[in-house]
Amino acid sequence: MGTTQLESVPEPKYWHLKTVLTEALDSEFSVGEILPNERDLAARFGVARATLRQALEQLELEGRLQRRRGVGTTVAPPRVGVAVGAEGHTWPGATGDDWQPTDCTDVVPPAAVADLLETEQGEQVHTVRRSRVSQGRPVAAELLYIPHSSVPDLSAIDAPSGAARARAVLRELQHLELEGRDQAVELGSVSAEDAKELDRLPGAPVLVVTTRFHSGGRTAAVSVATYRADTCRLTFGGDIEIHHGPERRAS
Amino acid sequence: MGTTQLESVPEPKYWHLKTVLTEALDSEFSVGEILPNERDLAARFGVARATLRQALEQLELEGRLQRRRGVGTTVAPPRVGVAVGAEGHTWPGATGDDWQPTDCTDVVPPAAVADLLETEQGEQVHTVRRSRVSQGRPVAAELLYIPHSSVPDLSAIDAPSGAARARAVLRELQHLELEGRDQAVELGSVSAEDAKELDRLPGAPVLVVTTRFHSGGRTAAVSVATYRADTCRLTFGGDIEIHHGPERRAS
DNA sequence: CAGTGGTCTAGACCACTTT
DNA sequence: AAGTGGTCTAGACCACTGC
Repeated sequence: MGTTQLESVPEPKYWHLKTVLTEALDSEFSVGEILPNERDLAARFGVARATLRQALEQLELEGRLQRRRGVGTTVAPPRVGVAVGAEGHTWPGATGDDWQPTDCTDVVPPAAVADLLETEQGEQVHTVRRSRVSQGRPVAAELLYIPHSSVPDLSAIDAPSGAARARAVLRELQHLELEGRDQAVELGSVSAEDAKELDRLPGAPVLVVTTRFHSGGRTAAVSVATYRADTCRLTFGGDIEIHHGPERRAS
Repeated sequence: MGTTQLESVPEPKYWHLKTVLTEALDSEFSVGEILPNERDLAARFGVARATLRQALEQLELEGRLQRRRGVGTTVAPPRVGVAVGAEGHTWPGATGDDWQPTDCTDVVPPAAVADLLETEQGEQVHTVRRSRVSQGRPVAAELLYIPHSSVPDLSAIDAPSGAARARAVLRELQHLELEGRDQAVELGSVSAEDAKELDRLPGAPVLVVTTRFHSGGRTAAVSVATYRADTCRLTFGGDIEIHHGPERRAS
């Protein structure tokens, strides 16, 4: 029994590394600054590169770092607050929202969406693609599902697809009376498609916001919006300003 | 130019693996079923274990798998919807919420929280720890910050700490008039403390919900709640039921 | 072209749960 | 004790960005 148990539960190296790096970021680095490359950092801390990367990955997940292939690792700015639940009760495409429609096609929705829309299996619906830009950066990509029955007066002379048709569909939507809205937020990983639009590699973590729009006692539209989890903080019902890091507090 | 460019952008092995596994989960496995162990799976797909793990990690992130050390990898049930913004305008601790207070102490809050509370630097506030259980599983851990000025009539005869004092502080809170609430959601990784409570390893992804409670023109309390990102879908303003996987749709 | 982060390998050992 | 997932290593090559 002579042995002294200094650490009954030794913490993993990458966890300790993360702590050290966090403190260094708080005290010795400023936003936008470039860190030493991974091979140098690993050597400096005496660990394998894979171990260092495990720590960097977590810090990127927490929005503290930004890594870009071929460029390097930089200190990320504080997350942007993005209003998600506070725009009042308006349809997507109402004047003043900061979404930009890019395309419109007809597809058979995935089963999960068809359930929400209560459409028949195999029934086609309109899909409108939109992208959202905040402070000059792309923050979200959205896919809107709108049953044909929600926009019955869509003019035949409108373009069959593309941004022009997207605007036409959204314009028709405004004629309905919006009765309410449900929202849900969950974690996901970005699809190959959305990855390009969001300037991230496929698989990067995103916050998926599913919104159901109610009108006339049924679901008139469903929106699936994916927000960059590294750079965004979703705000509901107001604007909360949060900073992390002790140095940022006004004296 | 006789060469045929079949794949100008070859997709990573782990990404392809993830696709294959997703399809297998949808068609050949049912909830709770145990997958073969990682070494066997890696051998079966002809990849290194680390590569297989990269695919499993993503699937766990998306809530499709659950991995437990010493046990194995199982197919996860669909995420549970957890109401976050729909309980109406009530204080934490109001009768009927499914949070359970566990402890109460006085601390100097972190700078980010002190900013929200508009307390002086170094000023102590009450902290109430609570945990939330949904369908028999721990889903969230919360730390409530309540300035002394928000509960001025806290009786001196109440316990100085512990669950009893937590209940006393929350009871006093109900006397204030709640004027509004702000919320924000962002991605984080679970602290060592919360990890135990949520039955996850430190660093696991969580959804951090920061709520600010307004009363008398100021911020009367701040809640920082961390929800398990793998098992939770946060709902705002209603109940959306979402399923993934084609086989789950009712015929 | 050099330098960066991203992917992948084949091993080793550790912490944990179950038998 | 056996079997699982978690951590770690030392190396290799690839994809991308800039000069």
